[in-house]
Amino acid sequence: MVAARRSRPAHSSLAQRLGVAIVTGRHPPGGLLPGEIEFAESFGVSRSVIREALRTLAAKGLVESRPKTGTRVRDRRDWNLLDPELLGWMFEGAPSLPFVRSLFQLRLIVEPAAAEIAAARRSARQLSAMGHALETMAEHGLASEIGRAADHQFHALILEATDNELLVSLSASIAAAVRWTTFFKYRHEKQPRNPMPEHHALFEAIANADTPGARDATLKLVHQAQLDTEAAIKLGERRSKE
Amino acid sequence: MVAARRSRPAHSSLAQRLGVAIVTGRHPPGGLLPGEIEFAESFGVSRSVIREALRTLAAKGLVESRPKTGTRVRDRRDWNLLDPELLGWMFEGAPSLPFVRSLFQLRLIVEPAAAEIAAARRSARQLSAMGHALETMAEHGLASEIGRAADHQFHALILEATDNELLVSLSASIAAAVRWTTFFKYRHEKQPRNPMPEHHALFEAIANADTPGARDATLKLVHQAQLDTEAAIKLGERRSKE
DNA sequence: ATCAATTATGTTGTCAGACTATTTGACCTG
DNA sequence: CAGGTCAAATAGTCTGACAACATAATTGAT
Repeated sequence: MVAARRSRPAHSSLAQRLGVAIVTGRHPPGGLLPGEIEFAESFGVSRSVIREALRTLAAKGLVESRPKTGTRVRDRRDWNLLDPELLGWMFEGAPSLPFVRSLFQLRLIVEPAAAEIAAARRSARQLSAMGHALETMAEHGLASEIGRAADHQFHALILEATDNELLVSLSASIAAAVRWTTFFKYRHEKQPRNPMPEHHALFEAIANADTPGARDATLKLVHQAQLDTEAAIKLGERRSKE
Repeated sequence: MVAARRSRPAHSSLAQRLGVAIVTGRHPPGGLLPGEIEFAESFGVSRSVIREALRTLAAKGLVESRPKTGTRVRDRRDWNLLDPELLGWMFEGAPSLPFVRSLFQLRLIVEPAAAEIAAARRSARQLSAMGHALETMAEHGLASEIGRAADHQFHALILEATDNELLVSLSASIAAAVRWTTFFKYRHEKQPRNPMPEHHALFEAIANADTPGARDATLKLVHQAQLDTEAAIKLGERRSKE
């Protein structure tokens, strides 16, 4: 028996397995999945479980089912790439460098603009919460779970201060991916650069309602994260070739 | 009567009904949904149908099911607002002005930046396709279905030219909402301003690889769309009060 | 009396099998 | 050759039962 995951419903873990299998390239787009009965038997589950898993995938744009035809993997451009779960599945495999570049390009577009808005609109309470998160982050460092949580908290607070729920939602999607890149960075490389100076600069700019400063600080911050992450990825690829 | 779609599966239309009911505020966040058996009977369907519909909603972050507790509507910040279907459901009701503002703020952040990238990277083939779409758009106008399709095509081509699949996915999500705002504009107002001059300016900038020009043209274009849309919304609200 | 362990209880989760509806493709028929 | 008809395959739906789980109530020990 395979160490039974901490009691996640079968349809949920199956959805994840199938989702990962699809985004990593097995079951290529346009391809047909096995029929439900056969598929269910191959996983040792009932048809209902398979069907509910497929509903989950269909909701994310990964597959499409029709009578007589079967269930087909949809074209990649129909996928809901900004779905947090889906984004997480992408990083279960080894994400391609182009994809990581796309991700950071999006961050470089969205986050500086968001910081600019946040600098103009943040409330006093939000500001103090940011300060607190920053202290926690400085104290524990990004190598610890607590430090990373504080980092996310800090960035989440900035997005929240924009008072734009679509920006918040977008950031939540990206956060899942960023979490992975951070983990990846610290896994393949000894201590990277200290990120605190940039964070403090960003915080200062937001505190002073300095919108160009906030944009600039975020730009630098994300750009540095990109450099570190890409270096780590290339290092990882080189190692895995041996 | 809206000409009953050609027999969508019951679980699919139910998911839409429930999704709309949730995003429009019935079934408030934190609230508990009826039990599956009771719920199924109230809709005259079997439990499997309800369950599959709920899996669809759960995949979009709208609800969360646990044994004994029941199925609960998740907090609004957990919703996957960038999901195209979900965005469509938001516009089934009357979207609030703040939400529309959030949408345009996001557009004002993403689309100018995307146009800038597209101006630098577009291929000759993509450029000619844009030109063709623009001609079709000019010929038919935004009041016709063909014209609107050409408009979307034009903007989709720009996003595609960025060669960033996350940007493309984001645009696909936004497009559903934009489609509604366009429809709304032309429903409540006689012919608004002619949007072609801005479109041509944008096209010219992309053709000349003029990145600042492309950014600027897009900025103006989206901004004008925002003004027109908000005017139409306010007009609609005033009318509905009578 | 307080807290921990234990036992109820209600809800989602899973299973099995049968039947229906829809779509596609082949096969007739004109 | 065109058109309609028929057959087959698959997802879609239904039913009813039982299992697993999380919460609440209850009991027991200290």
